[in-house]
Amino acid sequence: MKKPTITQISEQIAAPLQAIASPQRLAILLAIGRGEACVCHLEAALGWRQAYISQHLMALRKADILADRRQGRYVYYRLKNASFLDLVLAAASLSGLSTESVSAWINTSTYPACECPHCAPAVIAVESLKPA
Amino acid sequence: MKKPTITQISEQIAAPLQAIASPQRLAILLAIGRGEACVCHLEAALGWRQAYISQHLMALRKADILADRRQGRYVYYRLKNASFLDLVLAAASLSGLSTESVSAWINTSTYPACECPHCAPAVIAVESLKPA
DNA sequence: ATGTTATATTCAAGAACTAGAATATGACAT
DNA sequence: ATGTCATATTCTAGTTCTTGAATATAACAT
Repeated sequence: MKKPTITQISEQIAAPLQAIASPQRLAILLAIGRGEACVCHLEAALGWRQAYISQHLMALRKADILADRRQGRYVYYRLKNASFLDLVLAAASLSGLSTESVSAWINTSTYPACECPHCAPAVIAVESLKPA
Repeated sequence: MKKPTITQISEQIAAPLQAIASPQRLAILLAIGRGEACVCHLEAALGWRQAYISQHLMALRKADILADRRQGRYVYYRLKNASFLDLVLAAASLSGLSTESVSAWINTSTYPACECPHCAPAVIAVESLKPA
């Protein structure tokens, strides 16, 4: 392939950065973390309206940063490439934030740790163990 | 200090990313690289007008990404923190670019390798060695 | 089929960003 | 002091981004 121009190079680098460089979408990436999250989890975690979250998820999907997986009524989002989270952490460090203060907000679980009634299988399981 | 909210965290992470996430400013960062560059060097390297470059430099300075040093009429810009370049390289890799294709555009010299007559001390020195 | 829940899309007003033009400043030479 | 060169700042029209509101779709239960 031909050697790309600096314009082509910088436009290509800018594409994912522009998708990520918004407080809202960074918060979403952190809330998804290295696991998965449904929209209702993000609603609970971030306190925003569903439509608003959906719009930002769409932007991240278009930028090829998120992948989605439908399971029944729920759609689970995850990072297509875990390195995106490393990029966020590097940016955090460059903006003077300690790793701990950021890590505290990263969803690390493989399965959704969602407060909403349908996304918390663990909680439901415990509930269902109660004597009738 | 108190544990910051996810909103505070993500706003702080977004600040440098927003400054970087523009093709123009990425091109400038690559053209500065790990060395220094005067505005006239950037004019030559990027082929843009001076005022336009200056505006983007101002944005990068406000975001605390660039430092400037005046020497005579010239102002030399450099990255305040070399890790910003690593961040750019990480983003490049995530956008599917090979390290080489990006590295080809990075100015690595410690001193400006500027095509314009005043910023090329090496070239001037050789010229001045010519017999009169 | 109808209703309900989870999520997606469209629309529009306002805010913010872009990029060109004109002008200003700062340093040096005469 | 004047001129010139390097760089910075201001202004502005055009464009893009944001975000709330309304509406649409998809899956499941009845």
